[in-house]
Amino acid sequence: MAVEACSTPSLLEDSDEENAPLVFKRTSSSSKQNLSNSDTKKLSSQKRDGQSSRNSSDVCPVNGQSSSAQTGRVVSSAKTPPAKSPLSSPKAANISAKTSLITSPGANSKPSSSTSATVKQLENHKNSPVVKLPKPSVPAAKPSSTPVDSDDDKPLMAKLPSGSSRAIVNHGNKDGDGSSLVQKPGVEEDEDSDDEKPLSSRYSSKSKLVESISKTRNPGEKKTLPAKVQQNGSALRDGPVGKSSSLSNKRPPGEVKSSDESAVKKPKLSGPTAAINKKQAMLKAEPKVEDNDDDILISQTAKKTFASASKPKSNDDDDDHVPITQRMKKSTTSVSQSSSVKKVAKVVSSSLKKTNKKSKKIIKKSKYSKSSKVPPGSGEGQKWTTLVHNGVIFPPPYKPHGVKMLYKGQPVTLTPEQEEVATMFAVMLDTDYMSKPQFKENFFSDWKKILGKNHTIQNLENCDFRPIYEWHQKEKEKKKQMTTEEKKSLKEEKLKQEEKYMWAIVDGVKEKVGNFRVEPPGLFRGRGEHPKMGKLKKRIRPRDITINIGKDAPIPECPIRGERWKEIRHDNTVTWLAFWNDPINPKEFKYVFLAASSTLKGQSDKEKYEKARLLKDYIHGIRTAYTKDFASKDPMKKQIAVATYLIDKLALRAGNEKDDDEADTVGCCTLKVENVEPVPPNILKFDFLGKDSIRYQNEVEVESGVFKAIQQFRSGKEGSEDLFDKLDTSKLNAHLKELMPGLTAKVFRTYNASITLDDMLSRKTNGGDVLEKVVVYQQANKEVAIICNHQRTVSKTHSAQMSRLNEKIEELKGVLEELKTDLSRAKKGKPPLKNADGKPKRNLNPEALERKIAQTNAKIEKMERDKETKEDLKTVALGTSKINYLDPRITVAWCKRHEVPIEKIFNKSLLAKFAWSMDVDPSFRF
DNA sequence: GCACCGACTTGCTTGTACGGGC
DNA sequence: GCCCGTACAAGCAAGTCGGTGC
Repeated sequence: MAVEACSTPSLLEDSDEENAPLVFKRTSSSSKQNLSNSDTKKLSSQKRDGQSSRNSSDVCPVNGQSSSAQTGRVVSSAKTPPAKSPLSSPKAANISAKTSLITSPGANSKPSSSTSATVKQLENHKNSPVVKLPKPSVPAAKPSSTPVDSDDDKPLMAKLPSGSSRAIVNHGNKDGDGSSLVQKPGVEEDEDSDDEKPLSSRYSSKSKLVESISKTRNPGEKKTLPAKVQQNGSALRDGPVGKSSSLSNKRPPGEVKSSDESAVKKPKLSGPTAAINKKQAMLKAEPKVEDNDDDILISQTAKKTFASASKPKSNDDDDDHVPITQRMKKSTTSVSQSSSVKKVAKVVSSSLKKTNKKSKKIIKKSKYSKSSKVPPGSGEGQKWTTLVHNGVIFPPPYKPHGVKMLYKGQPVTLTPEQEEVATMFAVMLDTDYMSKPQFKENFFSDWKKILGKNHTIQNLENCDFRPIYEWHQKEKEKKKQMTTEEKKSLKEEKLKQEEKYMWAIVDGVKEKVGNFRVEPPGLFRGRGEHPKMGKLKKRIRPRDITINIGKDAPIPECPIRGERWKEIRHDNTVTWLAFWNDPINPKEFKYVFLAASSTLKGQSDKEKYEKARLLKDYIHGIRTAYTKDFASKDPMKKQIAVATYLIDKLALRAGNEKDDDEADTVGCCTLKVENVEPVPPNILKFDFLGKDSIRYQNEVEVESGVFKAIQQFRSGKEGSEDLFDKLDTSKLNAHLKELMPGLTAKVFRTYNASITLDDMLSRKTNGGDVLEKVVVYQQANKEVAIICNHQRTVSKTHSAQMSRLNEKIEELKGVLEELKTDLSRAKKGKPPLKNADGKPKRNLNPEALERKIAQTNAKIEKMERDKETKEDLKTVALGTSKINYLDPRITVAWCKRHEVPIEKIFNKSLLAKFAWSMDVDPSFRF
């Protein structure tokens, strides 16, 4: 049923609900109501308008809700907990989704632009290069949930056989000393053979990390790990702040404006329709039928369009692409697997039941619940119908401490404003930024503006900030020394203050807000050699902030007396609740969004993974197409082909152009000649700074066509010139969209990460207890992290930890020697020698001593393994891929199949973020 | 076709809570 | 109870990419 009304303006008093964000999620049943992503796509064209008409009549009108609607009660829905029984739900979801579609009011009432655009897109699609591909990428109606390992379903990187050339030899090395070892190529393969190899094997054989991990079971082999390197020689520039935003021409603060009137946000004529067109196009181009919970109805048009371009591929064909051994394995395991699936689902669901129970309990208490309205974002670019929130919370005003810094050895009195900025600098005395001249220069330049022209302080060199630094250290220590009770009460107090800002009510559903705290003033900590590092991030005030809220929702009270918001908007085509201009780069914005666990974010996440999954059906054709174009006479085509190859194979980012006032980093399209060195016969050495100035260092054997092309792209150019001079991200993405609707460069990263996880989990999970299975998962996770070059800095205590481990191992080895001596004496009937203190030891019999020796040996082995793992992982960040690239349904389904409690893999935050994936069928494969 | 804007996702670092070992 | 290590969450910087206007 529809939500009768939206929540009260003074929302969110239920303190007992605060710590249980999960219960507010749209869960199994509501996600069914929301439709699985593919359902959503499938239904999009029919649904959208029907939904909007429903919105306008039955529920709260779009942008026109009555006040009563917003102040009324939120009706409980049949929302079920996230971790609902997995076996029954998916089908039910489809049924309910389809049913709701059928019953929802009708046909597209606004066909003209969107339909024609769709048709156009499909026509384009028809004419796209894919059509001409000799090889099909689209299996005829292959059920994706079937665990059949078609090779095209695997990441290209993983396709290289052990010892073949496609190795990632080395990743970023933060220490800069990572010696690159080239994996010796095996026999060079043609592109087809490449396509037909198990993808993940490429990495597993190459990745040192994975090698080393597997070595934990084969001690003795050597491995190293990638590390980050701090480098970069970008010009130090403090470029002019960008053009003032058009926002500067906005109406005065506090003025209320509807989205239509917004001066900044132009009426999004193209937005909504484009969104629909995109979805419709995707829908129509959907080349396959799936039989899992994410069933997709195939548009016959699209099938024809795409299939005509592709050689029909039967299921047998798929199997032909699978090594015989794997096929045999498949057939022998399928029976046991299917029987185990039921059992597993039961077990896992019981592990999930805990969460369910809790959720249900809270749901019962909650007055907020899921509505049965159409999902947000399913309207014409519309993301929500009603939105209520309390705005943002500001950091407390600065409290002067009065500690005097020294200038030329003399104490200096500063005004509170001057002192505040001095303190920002002083507290950073023990950071690496102090060794960066750019940081200090920028800081001083901004501080000087506050000090004034004629201030005593004229240069930074004569400043001594240590008194303030020491004061700060003492404050930190005091805080540390507080009793648990004191800490607890402070925390509670803070929570009390922040409580009302923590939640928003979106379409009647209580959702967590992500970053409701306004960023405090400070010094900009740009990464790498950022030209603006050290600049002052001024304090943000209400007059800087634009609030976005439902038309009939009460406008949040400005928390600072006497001030008012810059602007109030009612734009339901966006998801942000507030924004302000970035003080460092005023043409950019800082947004306040809902939390990752919110329905809106979850839905968008799901769409992302569905798009990546769709790529699986196109990847063969795309690879065939770009391989063909390595030799194209059209330079642009050739560059696109090579760039796509690198993005696909090395999971490189697209690489947008950057301004001079940003750190000098690159991605694929912005690679410079000096970043790629060809080493005959066909090795490419990559060395560049990528996102966040993380170094990407790698040596890869590439196909000869790529190698020759790169040589050609480099010829006659300086090191600092663009490798791909005919290319930028928009051209590349425009081309990719011709190959698959909605395809962009970043989809390859998601695809390759997820397919690698799926493939590795399926290949490497061979029984064992839960702990062993978790290790398999972590290995797969690590492999993906390496593919994506996710790094972290070595912890400050790493070497101390390693030394400690070494000491313990040595100690245990000493114990072992003693035990051996005792054993030998015991066997001769002699008593043990005295211990180190000269005291006599217990006289044990030989059997007991042998047991002790075995135990000690096991301890030593475990510590050695821990040591190796710690060393291996010191620069690898595992979290990023889990949060952003790995389709959670792979994980959830694997957990269900293998009786692994999901909590072993996902922490509380991830469980909340991925609530939408919890009812996936155990047979789900990416 | 390009520069710019706007909205979002991705990704590393940091601070802190928590739990185990001594 | 303290110390240490780990895991987690928060914070915010830095990407991607679609859209718009000229």
